[in-house]
Amino acid sequence: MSRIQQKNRDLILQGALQAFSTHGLRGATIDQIARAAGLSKPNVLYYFGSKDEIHKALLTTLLDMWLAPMQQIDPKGEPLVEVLSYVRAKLLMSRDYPRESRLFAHEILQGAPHLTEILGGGLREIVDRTVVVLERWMDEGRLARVEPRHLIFSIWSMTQHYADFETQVRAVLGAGRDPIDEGAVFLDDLYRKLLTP
Amino acid sequence: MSRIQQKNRDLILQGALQAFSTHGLRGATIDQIARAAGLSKPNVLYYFGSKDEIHKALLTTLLDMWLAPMQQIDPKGEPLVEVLSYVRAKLLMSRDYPRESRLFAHEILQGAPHLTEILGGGLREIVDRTVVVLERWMDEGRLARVEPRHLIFSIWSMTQHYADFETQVRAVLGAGRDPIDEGAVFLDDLYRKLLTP
DNA sequence: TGGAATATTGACCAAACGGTCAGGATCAAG
DNA sequence: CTTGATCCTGACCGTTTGGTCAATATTCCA
Repeated sequence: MSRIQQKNRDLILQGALQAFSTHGLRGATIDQIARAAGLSKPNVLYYFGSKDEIHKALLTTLLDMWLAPMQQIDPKGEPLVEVLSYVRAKLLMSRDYPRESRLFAHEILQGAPHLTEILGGGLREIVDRTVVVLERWMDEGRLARVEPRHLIFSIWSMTQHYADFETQVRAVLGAGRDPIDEGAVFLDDLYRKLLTP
Repeated sequence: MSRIQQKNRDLILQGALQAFSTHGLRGATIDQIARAAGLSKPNVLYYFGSKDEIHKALLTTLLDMWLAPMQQIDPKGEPLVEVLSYVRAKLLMSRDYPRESRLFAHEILQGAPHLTEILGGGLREIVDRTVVVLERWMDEGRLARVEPRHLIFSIWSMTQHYADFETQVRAVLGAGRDPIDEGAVFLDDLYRKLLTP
């Protein structure tokens, strides 16, 4: 792939992230993507054949990065530390990559038409592996016993909430407060109390 | 308002709920709404002047019902029972009204363009009133001290997660399990541990 | 029952949208 | 510098969409 290709594909994906994360797949237009990327509409379609193709490429590109924190849970580590680190990592992703969070939120809200194979396949395996680790820790009495998959849901929902529902969070908290800083303290406390044996 | 008006406005709002909750404001079409309502497109526009008007009417109609559970927290009740009842009520709304949940999720994801006045106004007041009650309970030592607004966020995010991300939840849990039944147990445990003084 | 008010629709319009294409501009290698 | 490959664009096309309107059907009530 040439230098120009590299650069423009990247610009397009950046623009698409901006557009799709705020308006969703159907709501975003190729024109918006092109404008956000600083390219003309036909030029965007020169690199990606269709809007769906852009969307698919974007999801595929970002999925690994999105699931990475969970795979960094160390089965040999101290259970509480590992879980709290994971929570912290997910929370920081809501701060640093809120658009990515909203992109996936849109997709799943609509029934994940472009992610079904991943949701039923890779994601479930990754979760299953983590569940095994969590259950072992619980068996060993090093972590309080809770339903592990719902524990994971709780982490996902609460951390991503700060990105996906940012508008609401800011409206409720008012100006001058840092939602994620406060959230980090709250979540640390919450999971300590929930998971300390 | 005549009987026919009553019936058709209701049919339209029902159809709109179906369409908007799955595709969002821009993604849903008046045709979809009309089809879901069993009416013709011009007839839909006879009752509501535009797609935006339908959307606005729908949000306005549903907002009170959506916020009702929080206002039923009894300041004179037993703190832990009141909070756990609220959690349970919100969770049951995810089971009984998942489309309403997704409708609001779509709206807030896009920055709540049609809800800004409500988010900054009424919602904040309702939350503030609840926060006062929660803080009093904490001052009295009847509830463990946590940041009350983030406590509310956690309830919202975890309960609504079962509706908004249902596809993902089902993909991870697999068939034959009742996500919300299990979630009820998990959340009861979680908030007991978090809030017991 | 007659006629005014209300309800409904097919046909239509303009704008927005996804996508195509022929041809011109630019670049990289010999 | 030449030339072929890559890159880019204005103009265009068919479809979808939000919305209008004149004409028709239905309802309601004096």
